[in-house]
Amino acid sequence: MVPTIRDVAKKSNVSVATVSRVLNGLNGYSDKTKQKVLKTIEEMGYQPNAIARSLSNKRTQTLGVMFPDVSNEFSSGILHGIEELAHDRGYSVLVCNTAVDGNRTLKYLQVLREKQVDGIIFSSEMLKEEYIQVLDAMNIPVVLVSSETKYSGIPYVKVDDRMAAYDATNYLIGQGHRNIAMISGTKGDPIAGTPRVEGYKQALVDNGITVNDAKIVYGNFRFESGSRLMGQLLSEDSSITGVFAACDEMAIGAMNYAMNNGISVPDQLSVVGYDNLKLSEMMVPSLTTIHQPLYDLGRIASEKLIAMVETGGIVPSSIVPHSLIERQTVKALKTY
Amino acid sequence: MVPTIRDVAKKSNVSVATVSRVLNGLNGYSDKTKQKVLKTIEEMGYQPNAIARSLSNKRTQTLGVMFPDVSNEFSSGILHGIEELAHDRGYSVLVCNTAVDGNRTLKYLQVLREKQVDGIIFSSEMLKEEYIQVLDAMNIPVVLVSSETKYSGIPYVKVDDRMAAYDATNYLIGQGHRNIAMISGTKGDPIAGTPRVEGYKQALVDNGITVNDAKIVYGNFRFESGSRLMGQLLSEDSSITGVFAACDEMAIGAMNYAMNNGISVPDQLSVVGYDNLKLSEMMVPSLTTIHQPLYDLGRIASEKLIAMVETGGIVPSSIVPHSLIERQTVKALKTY
DNA sequence: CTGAAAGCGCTTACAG
DNA sequence: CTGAAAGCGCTTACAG
Repeated sequence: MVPTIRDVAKKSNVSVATVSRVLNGLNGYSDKTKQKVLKTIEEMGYQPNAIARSLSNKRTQTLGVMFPDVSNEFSSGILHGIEELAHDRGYSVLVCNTAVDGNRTLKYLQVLREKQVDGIIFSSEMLKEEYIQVLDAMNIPVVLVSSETKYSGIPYVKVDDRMAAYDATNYLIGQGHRNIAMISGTKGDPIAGTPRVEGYKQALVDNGITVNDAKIVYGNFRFESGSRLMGQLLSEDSSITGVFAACDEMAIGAMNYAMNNGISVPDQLSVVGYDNLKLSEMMVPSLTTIHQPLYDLGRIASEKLIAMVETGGIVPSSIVPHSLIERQTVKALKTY
Repeated sequence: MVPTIRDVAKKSNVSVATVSRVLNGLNGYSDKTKQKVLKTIEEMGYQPNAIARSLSNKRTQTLGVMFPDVSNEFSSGILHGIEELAHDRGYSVLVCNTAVDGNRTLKYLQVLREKQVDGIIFSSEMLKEEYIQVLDAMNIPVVLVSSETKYSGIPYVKVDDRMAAYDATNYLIGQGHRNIAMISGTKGDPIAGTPRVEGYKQALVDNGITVNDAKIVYGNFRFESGSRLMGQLLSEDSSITGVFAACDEMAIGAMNYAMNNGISVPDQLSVVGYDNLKLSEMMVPSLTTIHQPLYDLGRIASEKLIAMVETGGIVPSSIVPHSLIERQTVKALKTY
């Protein structure tokens, strides 16, 4: 029914080898043959079968991408970048949503292995020992985005979380704030947790402000936790003038708490977020936040992975620049 | 290096046919053979090669999904549902981001064809004549999500846009509003445009309110357009008390305009959105809106597609229920 | 219950 | 410049 390479070979009066050659732009045929073959391909509406090609090639031109949750803006922004670059380079991407439960990742890894993907990108996920083992057995390149690892041979691309948190806190200090709380994400989270708390602390220290651990509270990166923790913080110390949240969702949760409790943002409370999701500029007042270039992170990760696939070599990690987006949630305090 | 079915056959002292049978849970071997084979599979760490299987099977257990823009919450919510159900059923999903330019869709269709996907889901996209032709040639099942078509043989799953817009407008009327404007999306858009405008008009008519076309303005579904159009509407008639926007982003744009111009929402202006994106509940005040069950839309689309792939038959379209989420942006007007 | 063999649709030495 | 043939790793009649 659907024509194969044999059919076009027959109709062109050449061998399948020759058809294959013109299809792949190799050399070893006259221009005349080429024209003939191209013409019958056109006529028959022939499309090569990538599965067959992959079987003999041992290359599928397919990348696997693992996300804890594809449906959030953070993940989908990265996915967009990954997909775009991959497509430009002739690769397709298989998406995997792992967060539902822990061993789903292992199941996905198996699927990706069976489907013979050329490489894998892990987004926002740490590499557990058990993943590393499977990955080793698969023997294909892996890159991490918005995550990191000490495991040499696995490059990562991310922002400098510590520095970004430092900058956010330092900005608040520069605007005259002294009593600054922090709403952290999950306690101990090695990427978006600990480093951001450290950056916050360091900024205080460098400005001669005493760190008070009671002013650091831990949520789960969700809106609800930001709101709840803001309440907790304020009930313990109503003189807090600024808060740095480890992600926009929590920052907006904090704003919600304040605004719903008659506390004006930024007049009575300044807030700085982290991520620069679209919603941060849709809020009223719009949220001052740390920008993470999601799309670029995705593109870079994709580029690194493809480079590894095609060269067989290793590629260095990248720290991508962040920036602070000044909007309307921070008030400059006069210091007398 | 990596073991193949031949290797396990040899080591188990059986034929590859037998190994294949136990692998696929067919019958035709003793329990003893089965145990032996399973054991050596375990020992060798054998994993079947899905590419090879696909080549002889003519089934890839892979679905292609086309989105105009994967990075927005709308698309990624649907993707989440699609992916989740597909995975449960043993299918993988290849994502395609088409919106960059028009003929990207055609290019993707070709990739999906070469990669021999078992079926395709189009999200939020109309089927152009040229797509239909290619799709016909591919001869695989297709389903539409958040879109529709008259083309029999292609089921769709969506909300009743006309009805949902009707409900939104009717709600505003029920709260005592009479002077209600509408911020529509792209003029003439056959899904999210025209039907929603019609629903809006019908609700007015059914309540004895004269439709005034000057009160219907057309944007592009983006935040900025919502804000700009709200300004335009209000400059022409400052007595508008309510506005229905065809998507949350525009609704929030409208809120932004109002709040930034000293117009209180909902005290001076009520607004109803459409979609129920996460940000609608993060706004202050939180947005009253029409809920579209994105995740479910995705799951249902996925389910339909897999059913078609596996039965070879056709499946009916579905209209999924929407609902109105009452939050804080609509004020009940006293009518004297 | 089991195996030999053809076939899926390509690519790629190898030989000429 | 060109072709015959082996091979990629499976599945599936067919025969026993």
